[in-house]
Amino acid sequence: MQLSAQIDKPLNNPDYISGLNPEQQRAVETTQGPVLVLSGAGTGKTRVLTTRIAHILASRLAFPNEILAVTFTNKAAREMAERVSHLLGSGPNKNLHYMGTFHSVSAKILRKHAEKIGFTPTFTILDTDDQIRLLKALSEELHIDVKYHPPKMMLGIIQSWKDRGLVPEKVTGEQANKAQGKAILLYRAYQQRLKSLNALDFGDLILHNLSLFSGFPEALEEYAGRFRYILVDEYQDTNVAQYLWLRLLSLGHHNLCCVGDDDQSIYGWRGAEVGNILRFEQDFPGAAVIRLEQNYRSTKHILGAASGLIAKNHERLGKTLWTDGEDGEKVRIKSVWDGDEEAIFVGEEIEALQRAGSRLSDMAILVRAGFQTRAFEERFLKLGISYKVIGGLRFYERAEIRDAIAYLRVIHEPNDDLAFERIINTPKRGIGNATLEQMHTTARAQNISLTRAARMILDAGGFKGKLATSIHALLNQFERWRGLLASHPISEITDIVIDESGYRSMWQADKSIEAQGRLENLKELVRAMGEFESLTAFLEHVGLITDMDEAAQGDMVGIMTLHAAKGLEFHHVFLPGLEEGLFPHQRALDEGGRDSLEEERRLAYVGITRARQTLTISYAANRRIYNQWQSSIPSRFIAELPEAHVERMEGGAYGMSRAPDRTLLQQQMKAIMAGQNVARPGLAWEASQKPATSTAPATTKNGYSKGDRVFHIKFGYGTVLAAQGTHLEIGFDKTDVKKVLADFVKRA
DNA sequence: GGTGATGAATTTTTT
DNA sequence: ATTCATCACC
Repeated sequence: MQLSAQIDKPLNNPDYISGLNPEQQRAVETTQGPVLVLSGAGTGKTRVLTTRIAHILASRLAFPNEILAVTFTNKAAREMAERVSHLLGSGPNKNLHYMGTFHSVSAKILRKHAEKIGFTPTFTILDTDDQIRLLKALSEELHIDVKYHPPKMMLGIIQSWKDRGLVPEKVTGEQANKAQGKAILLYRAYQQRLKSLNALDFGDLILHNLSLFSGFPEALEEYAGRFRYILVDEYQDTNVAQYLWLRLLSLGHHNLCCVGDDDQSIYGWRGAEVGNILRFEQDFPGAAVIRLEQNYRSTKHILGAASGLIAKNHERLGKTLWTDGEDGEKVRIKSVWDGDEEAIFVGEEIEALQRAGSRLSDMAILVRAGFQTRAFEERFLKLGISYKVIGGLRFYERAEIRDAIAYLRVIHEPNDDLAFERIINTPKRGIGNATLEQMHTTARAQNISLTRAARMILDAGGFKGKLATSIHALLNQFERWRGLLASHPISEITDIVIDESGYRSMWQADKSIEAQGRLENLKELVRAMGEFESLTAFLEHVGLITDMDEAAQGDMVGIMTLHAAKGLEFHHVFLPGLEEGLFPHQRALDEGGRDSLEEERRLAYVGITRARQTLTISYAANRRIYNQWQSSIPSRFIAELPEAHVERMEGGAYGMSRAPDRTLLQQQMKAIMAGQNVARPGLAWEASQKPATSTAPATTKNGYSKGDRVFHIKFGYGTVLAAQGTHLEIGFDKTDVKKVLADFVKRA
């Protein structure tokens, strides 16, 4: 077949293998049996995976379509495909049919066998929004009070079951009592409804694969027999269902190679099971375990800081990263007054780096939570620094795009009630709740879709006057559009639909500021659809796309969450917001106990190890949350960084030591004004803080003692009541007793 | 059935 | 602060 055409390299010691270090070579050449590659940050994990695939192909151990290679993001899958092709010196290999994300590969398998599990191959994949709306509707039907049991929370419970491979029948015991037994009721109804909608959610993709394999052994045999080699990226992020799936598929040839790093497991909240990687040797007897510990990315100081931090975690497989590289600069730590000043500081640093010859695309700002990006965006707009927020609001999540897609979904799958309901009265057609309810009643009674119910009522004369005309027109339009599918490209059809449905005019008539942008987005959608051959292909793409995939184009600073940054690297990394309550996040502190604190620490580790040359950490004394000022103390993670690898920057909380007096004055005024608005100066974070310990970071000047009079920008004048290292307890004249850092007060 | 006003909740991370 | 949902009234 195509195999021979791909081999243009000598088989003995091909040059793509000789460039690897000994461990990497072993990971590539140990092709038979289970293999776990523990691959620390920056140790060439992707290189190993791609070379291994190339090696398998070049050695004629398997045909491309006999290799299953799964990742978590489309981007990782794409990169893998590109690098394999490059290694083999061939063009894009179209025969690696089973290289993709867990979701896309399992969707592909399900499309082929949909009928076996009660679906048709045109099934739609729901997004979170659809799921919530569906659960809300079901809650009402089942008389479950959404005030007590918010659909969002119920979805969380259901998803956690799916992540563990539990179909409704398997939810028993304690689990079945979750949310007073309401969750399991809802789960059953939800799965049933999904089937009648011919729809699946994310979790179902794997879950139904499991049902398929257990109910139809011949289906399992087909794939387990086909996949001679299975490769898994980011194994530490797999959940139980995915683990079971891999286990089944590897039954045939037992050649399962998982690459991962327990220290980078940051998706526990999504059902990822670190246990999968910790237990690999027991799960797959005779497994070879290979450690990749030579780091090719970061300087010694950065690596030292990262290693020191992660060493505080328990339950690790344990790796010792090392590098031949330069010492580099120490990790810099800066304290600032508030989020705005942090943005000013980072902006200046970026401009300085730029002057020194660095490109913006070599820099990144990694934040813990999405809201932190705003301050940077505002500042960068002012300074004219081009930036790109990665993974922010996604294109396909915008209302106008979802509406347009809903039209397409109804055309594609008339049973898609969720899509139908979304657009039946958008634009306004005079079809309100009462009419919709009427359709629902009929649909439920006859066990048919809303579209068919609407047609049925219409034919029976159940709608009157204007209402009848408008429903009749809409249903006929759908028929017409459906008829165009065979003859017209989908981008053209979309254009027609947006036009004829009146959806475009709706926004044209809207004179609000964002309407123009929405029209632009619709145009963009039509343009983007040009790339897809069929509506099915496009809808599948939309269902499984993630915008992590779009990398920054051109010379821009990337601003992104730490989760979005995994797998990336930058010369210069900024890690702002290292404060207790934000990072580690309060929720993790409150809810998850030690495990989730350790996950936060791993997240910090991921952040630090993204940096190649410089890393700059900052923390603010005050931050505005829900429009309320909260004072905060530095993250415990800062104290956990080995002193030998860090350097504290000049100018503490008052910062801007170079700034003219006027600026300082303005800052103080701004802060005081803000302080006046504080109704109940927030203690939410402070209340949960542990008393200061000896691990408190060193600071520039302290040496305050009891009885000293001090001035604090926000809280005004006060008296020191107690001093523990750098942490002061101050009785403020205007408010009450607070704990603050010595950095943040001046002698009065 | 549509519209505007009032009140509540929101911000951790995403395939 | 902003967005979302619900409710009363047109």
